[in-house]
Amino acid sequence: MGDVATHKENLVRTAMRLFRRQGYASTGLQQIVAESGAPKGSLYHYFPSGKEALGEAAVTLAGGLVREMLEAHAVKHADPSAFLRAYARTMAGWMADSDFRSGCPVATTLLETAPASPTITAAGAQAIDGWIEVIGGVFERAGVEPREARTKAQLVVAAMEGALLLARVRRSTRPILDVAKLA
Amino acid sequence: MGDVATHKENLVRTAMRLFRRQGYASTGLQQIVAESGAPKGSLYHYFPSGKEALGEAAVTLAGGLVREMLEAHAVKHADPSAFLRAYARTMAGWMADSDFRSGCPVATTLLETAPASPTITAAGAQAIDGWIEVIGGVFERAGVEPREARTKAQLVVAAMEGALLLARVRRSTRPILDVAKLA
DNA sequence: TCGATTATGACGATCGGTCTACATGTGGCA
DNA sequence: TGCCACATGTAGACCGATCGTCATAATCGA
Repeated sequence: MGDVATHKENLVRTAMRLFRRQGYASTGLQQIVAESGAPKGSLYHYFPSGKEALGEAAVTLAGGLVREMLEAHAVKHADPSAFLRAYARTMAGWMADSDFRSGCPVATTLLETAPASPTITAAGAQAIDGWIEVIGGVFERAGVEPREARTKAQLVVAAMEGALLLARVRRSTRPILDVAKLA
Repeated sequence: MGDVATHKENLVRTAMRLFRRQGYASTGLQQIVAESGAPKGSLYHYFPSGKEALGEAAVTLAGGLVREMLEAHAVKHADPSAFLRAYARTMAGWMADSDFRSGCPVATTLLETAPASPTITAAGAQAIDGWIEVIGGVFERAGVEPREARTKAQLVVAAMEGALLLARVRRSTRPILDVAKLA
């Protein structure tokens, strides 16, 4: 038998990477299986509901990675302005590293599946809520009222998602870095 | 012979509508042809380069429609804050009318094709630049310095695009309406 | 050793975008 | 006017890829 954890994990990681670059619908299961190195037939063993389950897992994984990044910046920067700058710099770095070809894996997949796929939509909503929670926490600790902190955090997330699109189209990190001016 | 203008136009309008709801890759040419009422074989007559040309035309059409809407609001509202509220209300109305299933047709298509398809990417960049020009103009006429006006306008566009995604996931117009707070 | 569970490669029905071969209508020439 | 060459418009068939299922093989527990 193959190594379950490795095969399953490779499948999800590869799916996340490809969805991010090519989109959800444009990425074939065949390509995911091939690039992950997992055996072809095993995909439906680990993910009985097929592509949708894979998409859900990829969104959840990506959401967690972004959240961890946000939390790391949050403990380092108490000042919202400094926090946003660090956040923006990180995202800009990811974008430049991919040569402006890979956006946010959560947004890319969600735009294509929400609300048609309830499970992916739910996974995406949970991921985004997590980000808003972390960002809102930074604002709150800086003295912003809880309700307004949450609204501002939501605005930051929206602006960042949009900025990632603009950055890809323009091949420039400028839109991403400008999000930091929201503080 | 069929009515060229009508068939070609119907093709593009239908493509725009379907790309917006289902995404670019998920929408088949067959469905576009069927729902547009145009004859099946005529698609490659009007669009020799196939789906990509159709996507480019759809993006350009959608970009123009949004720009017209923005210009209509711009002549009515000199105050940036009032302008943004009107803009946000219109977008929120579109989103609610579609039962939270259709986002921005430009963003949806662009996220899936940029920068893989140069022609669609270019069409999208031009559309977005047009919006920024109009929004920036409102800020400028309110006394904001040209450079900063453009940056702010870009931020508004990014925030709106992101808000459209959040609205779909949450089934709520709140994220869209909150964009007006950027003034 | 044997049964049960896990894992897998091959297969098939369907649909994808694209192209080629054929109607249809139009204008020039005798 | 009668006929033909041409551009325009159209339908169907093409090949490849799609996702999902199946019968079979490998491994584990008793």
